[in-house]
This record gives sequence, C-alpha cells and structure tokens, in this order.
Amino acid sequence: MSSTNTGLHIAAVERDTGIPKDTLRAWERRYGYPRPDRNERGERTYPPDQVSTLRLVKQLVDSGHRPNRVVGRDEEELRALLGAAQTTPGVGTEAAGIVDALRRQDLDHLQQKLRGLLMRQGLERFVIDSLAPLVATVGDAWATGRLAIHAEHLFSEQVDRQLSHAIAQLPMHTSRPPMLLGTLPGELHRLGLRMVEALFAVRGLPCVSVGPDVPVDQLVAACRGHQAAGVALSISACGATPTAARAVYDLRAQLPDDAALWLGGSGASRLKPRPPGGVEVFDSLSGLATHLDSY
Amino acid sequence: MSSTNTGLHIAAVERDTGIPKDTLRAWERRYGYPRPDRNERGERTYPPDQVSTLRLVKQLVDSGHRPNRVVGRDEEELRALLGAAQTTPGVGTEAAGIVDALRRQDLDHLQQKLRGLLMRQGLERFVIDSLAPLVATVGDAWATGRLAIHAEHLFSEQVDRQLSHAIAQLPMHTSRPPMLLGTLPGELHRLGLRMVEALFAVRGLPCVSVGPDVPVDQLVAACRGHQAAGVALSISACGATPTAARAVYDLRAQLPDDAALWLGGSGASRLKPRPPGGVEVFDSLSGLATHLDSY
DNA sequence: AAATCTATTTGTCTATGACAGAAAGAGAAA
DNA sequence: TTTCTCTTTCTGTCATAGACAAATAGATTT
Repeated sequence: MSSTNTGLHIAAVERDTGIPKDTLRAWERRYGYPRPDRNERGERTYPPDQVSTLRLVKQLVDSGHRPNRVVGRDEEELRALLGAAQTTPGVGTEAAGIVDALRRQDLDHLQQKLRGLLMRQGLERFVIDSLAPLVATVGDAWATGRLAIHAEHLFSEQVDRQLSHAIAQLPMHTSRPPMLLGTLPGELHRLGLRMVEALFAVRGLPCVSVGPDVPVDQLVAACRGHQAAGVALSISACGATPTAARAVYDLRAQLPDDAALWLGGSGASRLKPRPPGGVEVFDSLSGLATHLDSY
Repeated sequence: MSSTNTGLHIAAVERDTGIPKDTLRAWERRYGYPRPDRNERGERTYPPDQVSTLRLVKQLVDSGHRPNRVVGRDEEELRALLGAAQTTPGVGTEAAGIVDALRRQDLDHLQQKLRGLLMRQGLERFVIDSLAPLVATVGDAWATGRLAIHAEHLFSEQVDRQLSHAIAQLPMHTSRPPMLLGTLPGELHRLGLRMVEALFAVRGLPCVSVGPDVPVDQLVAACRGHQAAGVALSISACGATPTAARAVYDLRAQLPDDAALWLGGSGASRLKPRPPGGVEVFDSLSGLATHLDSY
C-alpha cells in the first residue's frame, strides 16, 4: 500500500527530494506551498506533481537561490531558471555520444567507449579530462529529466568497474603513511571516491578507501587505526548539506591535529557553513592532482 | 559549534547512530533514556558515552530486541546480550585469519589472503565456499561489536575490488537476453550483488547490474529497456524489512508476466509478508549456481 | 501445535512557537 | 565606484505535548 494514486507520505517526500520534513512543513506554513492533501488520519499526502516540482526547487536552492523566490513558483518558471543557471560548457562530443548510448540502453557501446577513452588517454587524463565532465553531464541529464535514474546507476556501475580494474593493476608504495578515503554519512556516491583513488594510484601513493557512508567517529577511528596521514572526503553536489558541513566540523575537531583533512568533489566548495581552519578544499581534480605531485 | 566537549547535537546523534530524532525524543520521554544535557539554548546535548551506548541499543533493536527491554540498560548488559545473540558456527580457519587481519588493520595481509584464496579456488568456489561464510562472519563480528564499522567498510571495498577485477576479465555471451541485477531502495549492500554477478560471469551468462538502491519503477523501466529476461535482487539480512516485502510485491505486479523475478541473499527467505507467486527465492548461492547451470 | 483475540508497545505524524545564523539591503566611508 | 558596517528579513532546525495505527507479545481457544 506504499505507492497508490493518493499521494506520497511526508517521509517519502523527504527521501525522494532530500528536503527535511521540518523544512517541508515550514515552507507550507510560510509560503503556502507545497499544498499537500490530507489522508483520513490528517497526515499530509503529497501529489506526485508537487513532489517533482519540489525536486526542481531543491536543485535551485542548492545552487544558490533563496527559497523565498522559488518556493511556490510554477514548474515552467523553475525550469527556466534552472536552464539559465546551468551551463555545463565544453562538453566534448565523446560525452554526448556516451549519454546517447546510455539513453539507448546500449551497454556494449558504453563499455567500448569507456574502455577506448581509458586506453587512449591513460588513467589520469581519462579521469580528469573525460570522466569529470562526463559525470557532470550525466548528472545534469538526470536532473533535467533527460535520463532515467536506472541509466545513471548503470553508468556508475560501469565506470566504477573500469576504474577498479585499472587501479588494481597499479602497484602501491607502502613506505609512507596512507591517506584515508571515504564519504560522509548520507553521501552514497562512490564515483568521486574512485576517481580520487585513481589519482593516488597513478602516483603509487598509498591510500585506503573505506567506501561511502561512513560515520564521523568511524573515520576518526580508521584514521587512527591505519596511522593515516589524513582523511580525504568526496562530497557530491547533492551532498553539500548543512548536515555535511557540520559533519566536517565535527570531524576536524575529532581528528588529531597533525592529520590532514581534504575535501573534494563538486559539493566541497559549496558547503554552506564554510569548513573551519585546517581543512583543505580542492575545487577540481586537477588541483588535487598537482597537489599530489608535490605531496 | 555543534560538537564541543560538552556533547553532541541531536542531529549529530541521528547521523552517528541512525536513530531518528523523533525516536530519540520519544525514548527519552518514555524510558528516561538517553538523558542529554541542555545547552544554553535549551537544546539537547548528548554526552559521547551515551551516544556509543545508543549505537549498541540500535544494533540490538535491529536484531529483534524490543526497545522496551534494552533502552536504558547498562552498556555491559548490552554487550552481554549482543554476544549471546549470535553464533555463526563452523567458521573456517581462513575466515578467522581474515577477521583477525581486519581487526589488526593489516591491509596487506587482507589483500594477500583474499587474492590467494581466489587464485587457489577459482572464482566460483571462492565466492560460494569462502566469501559467503566470510561475509557472514564479518557481519557477525560487526554486530557483536568485535569489529568496527569502518573495518567492515574496508572489507567490503577490498572484496568488491577483487571481484570486479575478476569479473571484468571474463567474456560474456550477448546472444541471449540478459538478467538485470540490483537491490531495492534502502538496501545499500553491493557485495551480494557482486557475488551473483560473479556466478553469471563464470558461465558467460549475460547480466546487467544497475547497482544498489534502485527505485521499483526504475527496475521495471530498466528491465523493459534492456529487454531483460528478468530481475534478480539481492536482499541482505538487515534489508528484510516490511518495506522491502512491499517493494517486492509492487515489483512483481509491475513487471511483465514473462519476466522472471529472483530473490537471493540471507534476507530473501526472511521477508515478513511472503513474496507472491511468480517469485523465485534462492536460499543459498549454490542453489542459484545449480539453477544457472540449467538456465 | 496452530490459530484467534486482546493489550501493550512503538515509530512517526501533527501543531505551534521560538531562536540563532545567514543573507540581503541600506547607508556611510574610502 | 567600491568597500565596509549596521539593520532587517529570511530560514532551517529545535522544543513541547498529544495522537494514532501498525507491529508485537501474551493469553486463550480450536
């Protein structure tokens, strides 16, 4: 009875849009939107169209718009704003071809394209020049509805496999303390993590990935346990929440002073309360790469 | 300012323990525990020791205990309950060695052990005979507090990489419709998925993995889009929730009649409302393997 | 042993109020 | 024009207390 035509529960809307329940209620109170129906129990039930509108609103808010200005607006207006805001320039023809392959569900073509790029460019250039914009493009295509969620999942799976395969074949020096790689709780995107792992791998620099969705105290414990030189976190665009910012703050406070804390990913520079001192933020993968060269 | 030496914010406790804020407040109201301090603003601030106790409580509740019986108990009592609850008998000496390596944070040893087993046994026997019990053992060790969360994450990462690497090197027939592999929403464990993928790969049978945490409608869309022969889901022990059972029900209803629906993983046979007709449940990996032989 | 009924437990929702930190806007100084 | 400071508005999140259905346990009957 979870999905009927009557509408979605507030918890389901939080899960689907990423907007906390408290905020949903506050918006309704203040702006009169969203305007959910009520079930026989008096609970909010959100019509699917309002949910998809809310997803757009969330994107706009995340990208800097005030809720004031966008909550309650027509879906068409929101799309206009979104279109104006997003410009992913310089998307290579390769990227377009891959998105096309995804949309056509052409798995063979996708694998072949990825493998070809990797072989031609080498791991580092593949990651920085091809994969980074490609991931952004696919993310965009998903956000604007041009690509289904499952296609994005499939893309992630394929890329992850290619990268894992490549990384596994590179030797790693074990002479120095490793860097610990992970993502914060609630952050499930592992692709950014893998890309960072690749940058370490091509240099033979030691790193230990504990994967995505790791509690703060566990990051601290792992850092201690592995005697790591520091912790590097990957933060995706949709992971740049105030919760994440506080997690970074907590993490910095709990880590040893001599342990480094690096943030990367498209969400790293957009954390709303800025990271405290002692945290290095990398705007781009190439920035991280040059830093690793002199590391 | 969220975490000082005075204690953790309620949002931080939710993040670290996985217990929703509402539930934390309800427990405090009903059982008088946890008993947070208040900051100058009147907000709850949880001492770190209560947070770690809450983590134990969460584990016990997840494994079947009523909150009634465990909330507010001494940490020692909780550990006793955890230890008594689980006994995974017949763990091979290999498994014990690997758990030991994990506990010692000995990454090299872990990798070496895994690679050695894989090489000696071959992919199929490695997955069925070694990995399956090993995953169970590690899960147990985590549940009973003998292994930290980050160690389990690390284990998953390493195994995932080994498997991906092995799978990528096997050729796949593309002559027949593939099987779609995935997990339900909320189910984040990808290891089971990879193991199934390996069983397909050693036989050259085509399969497409869309990864974990896929909405039901997206599974349907992906099945249609890839013209798949069916959908195979991996359900972990902690994923056997009523929500998951409903998702299976919904999925069976929405899939084409001629599409197969397979369930595997330790949680598959424990779904509380039983799966409807037209769903095949595999109790063990070897069961799935023999089924694939005649597939 | 299995099934049915009843009482309790438990997570989650509602409502409204409050408040601090962030952002925006106004105005003064360089 | 630009830069800095101050004031006002905005906004997310926390608090309290009550309510209720779904799940569970325990008693009772078939």
